[in-house]
Amino acid sequence: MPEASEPKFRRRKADRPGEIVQAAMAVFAEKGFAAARLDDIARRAGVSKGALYLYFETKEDLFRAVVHQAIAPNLEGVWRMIAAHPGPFPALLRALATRIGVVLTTLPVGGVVKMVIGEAGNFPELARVWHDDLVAHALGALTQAIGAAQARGEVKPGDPRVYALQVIGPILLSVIWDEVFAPVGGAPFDVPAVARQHVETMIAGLAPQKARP
Amino acid sequence: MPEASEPKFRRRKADRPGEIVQAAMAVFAEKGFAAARLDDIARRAGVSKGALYLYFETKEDLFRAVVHQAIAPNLEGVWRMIAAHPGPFPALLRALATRIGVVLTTLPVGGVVKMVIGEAGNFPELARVWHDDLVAHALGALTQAIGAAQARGEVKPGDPRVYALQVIGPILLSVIWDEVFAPVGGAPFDVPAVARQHVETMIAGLAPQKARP
Amino acid sequence: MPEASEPKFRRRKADRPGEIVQAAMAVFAEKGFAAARLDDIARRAGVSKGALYLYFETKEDLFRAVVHQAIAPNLEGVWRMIAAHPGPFPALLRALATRIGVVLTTLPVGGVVKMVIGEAGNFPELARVWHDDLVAHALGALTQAIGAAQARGEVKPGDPRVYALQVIGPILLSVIWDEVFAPVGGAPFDVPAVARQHVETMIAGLAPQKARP
Amino acid sequence: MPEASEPKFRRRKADRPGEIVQAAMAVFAEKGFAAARLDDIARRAGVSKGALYLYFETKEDLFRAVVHQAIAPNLEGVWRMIAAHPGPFPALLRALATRIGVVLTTLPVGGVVKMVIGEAGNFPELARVWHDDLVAHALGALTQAIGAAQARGEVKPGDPRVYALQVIGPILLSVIWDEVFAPVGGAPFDVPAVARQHVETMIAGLAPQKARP
DNA sequence: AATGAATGAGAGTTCATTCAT
DNA sequence: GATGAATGAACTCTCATTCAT
Repeated sequence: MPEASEPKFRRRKADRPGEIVQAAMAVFAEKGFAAARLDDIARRAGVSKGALYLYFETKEDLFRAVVHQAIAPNLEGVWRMIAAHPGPFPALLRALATRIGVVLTTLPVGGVVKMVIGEAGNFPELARVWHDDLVAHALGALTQAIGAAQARGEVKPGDPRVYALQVIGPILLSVIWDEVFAPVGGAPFDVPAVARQHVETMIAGLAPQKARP
Repeated sequence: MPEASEPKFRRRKADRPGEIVQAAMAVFAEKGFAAARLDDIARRAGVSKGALYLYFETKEDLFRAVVHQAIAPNLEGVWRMIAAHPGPFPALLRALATRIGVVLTTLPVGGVVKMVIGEAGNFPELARVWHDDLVAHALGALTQAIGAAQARGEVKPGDPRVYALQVIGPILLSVIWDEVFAPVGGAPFDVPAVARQHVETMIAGLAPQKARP
Repeated sequence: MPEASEPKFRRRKADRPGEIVQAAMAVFAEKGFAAARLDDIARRAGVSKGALYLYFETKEDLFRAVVHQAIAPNLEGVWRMIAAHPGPFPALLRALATRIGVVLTTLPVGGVVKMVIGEAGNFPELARVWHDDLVAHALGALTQAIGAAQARGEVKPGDPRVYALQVIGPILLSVIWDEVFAPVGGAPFDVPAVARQHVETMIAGLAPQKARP
Repeated sequence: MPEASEPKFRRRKADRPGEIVQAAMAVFAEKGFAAARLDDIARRAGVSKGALYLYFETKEDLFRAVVHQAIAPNLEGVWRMIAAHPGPFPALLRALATRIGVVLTTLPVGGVVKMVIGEAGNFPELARVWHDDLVAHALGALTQAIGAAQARGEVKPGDPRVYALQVIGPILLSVIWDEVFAPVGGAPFDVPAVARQHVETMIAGLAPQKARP
């Protein structure tokens, strides 16, 4: 599409790599790494298969780019919020529940989780990226927040890292459930509702023991 | 194995199909369905590739056999225990935590979970088997137990199916974590410890509100 | 089945090889050489696959045996009849038409023809057997009979070998048609009726020209 | 082809699918459907095995293309000529004999016939294509022409469809003979000569009975 | 003599990657 | 830069043949 009237120094296509990464995320999320076909990604990005190799050396390289460019930024917001949250512990958890609802509309979280879990074994390199760049940070931030709340006496004793896992687990599981079983007839979960109910349960469960006369 | 000259054919009276299913479970758990190569399964089972087809029609058929013969029996025990448990709710949860520790030593649960999640989208047929034959039953049993406890006033109001998910989520997530991130340097979780702490948290969190003067 | 009471010097099974050859003919006729599976032949013969190798070295060897033992004897009768026929030419052709009807009930002629034609290119060795041992003889006998009839003034001039081919062609083609196209909805031919009509046509067509004033 | 260094990829502007179909026809004609290896077809077409799948979905699809693109057009001419022929019946048959001679130089008829006959049983789908798209038409056209000739009193009574078969049978058989037995030492037939002699025989044999005083 | 479980070479098919254009 | 036709290695599955029993 040679647009004659355009000045020469302007790019014809603003962000080819970015478009490819978006398309790739969608396909990886849907099929997983191994089953994703570069043909599909190229078609969805509106480029030729060969064009992919102008920007990415291999399929794995493209996958890495998806993780770094399309997923990481969206998730970083979450744990930065956690780290920055000033207020009392229950408020943090409730804010977290809300925030997660937002992320769910931005990202195909289910697909992403599926692809992380499903392909971790076959591509340890990728699992490392996930862990080091994203997940460890997120869990660490929440762990620290819980530790701080314990120090303030807002949360009862116990391993804070495990508590962090307890907070996240059911929400993540409901996302996975919807992704895996809803398409084959499983009754789906309303993820935000799960998040809300779970957060309240955790707030109650983590409250320090009242002195019981 | 003091044999003179490595016989080309070894015929063991032992349960060939069973051995193949075990080998297949291991490889599927490690690689996922798509990435698992029949060659690997055969080698691990100590037979030739062709021999697999004496017992299983296709790769998918073999996968089904793994689910039905190697996995289902181990899990059925869990939800049968749940359904049969007579006692008060906290005791049930604590028993569940214990039981799960047992299953974890019997089955490569992490790998199994990985393969369910990772391949569900590409093989809906298999996801259906998982849901209908195993997971729905387990979740249903726990949901019912929680509902009953609510009726007895032992558990506070709320969606019992979501509560069931909340009980399971963190435990499952810790298993997944160990599977996915431990091999690449992530600090592992002690799954039974997670189960114990989480169960206590849930017992506290689900307890009916005390009358507050 | 060790029949204890039988005298030792009697064979338990009278004619294993013969039974195998019969089964093989049926399967080869149905599927052709390449598509015929030894498994099917063994099953139909009521023996194990391994047993085939006690009597025949290879699949090709078994095929050869089918040609020699099951097919050749049945066809020899035909051309021996031709050679021996004393009477006038029309009577010979009419007798031939009748005889062919008999062979059709004895042998899966369609299947046999199919397998000769279909596999000749891939197994020249077998084509040679067919030609040398069977077909050349049959065509030769008919050619000679026609030549003799020409000498007696009963048949008009022309290449007698071609005349022989003309006699056989339509009958064979009707057999082939029924084999190939009847199963997929083609209107079948009544082979004996074809033979009768064709023989009459040939008798008329081969009659010497009447003196035309 | 004086090329410097054998380029790995050759891109010819020429009609790749057409070349592949031609190569496939040759190999199918020589080996039959089942025994034809895609490797051979690819090699003969000068492409890689994978390239076949750029144009044809499966081996069977490729076979269909051979029938429709390479064979059908050549044969359609024949029966269209039959249907269009205006003149008296003997002239039609003589024209037919001539036309067949032409087709024989265009198409590997023998190989084609071999592959139809040999594989019909195993691939009914293909037999159906043959029957519906080609053979039934041809036989039908000839049948109709003969029926019309009977109505005009040029051909004696009798089943016209069988007469049509009688016309074709020997010619086809001579082709088959040359294909099957000539390579192993059988004396070949001169197909056009067979056609000429047979046509004359049929003209005489089908002539209405003269009033015999 | 007879079995049938087991083998292993080779088939059709798929797809990440390459390269002439 | 961009294309997409072409490659070739790897996969699942088949089956004639073998051999411990």
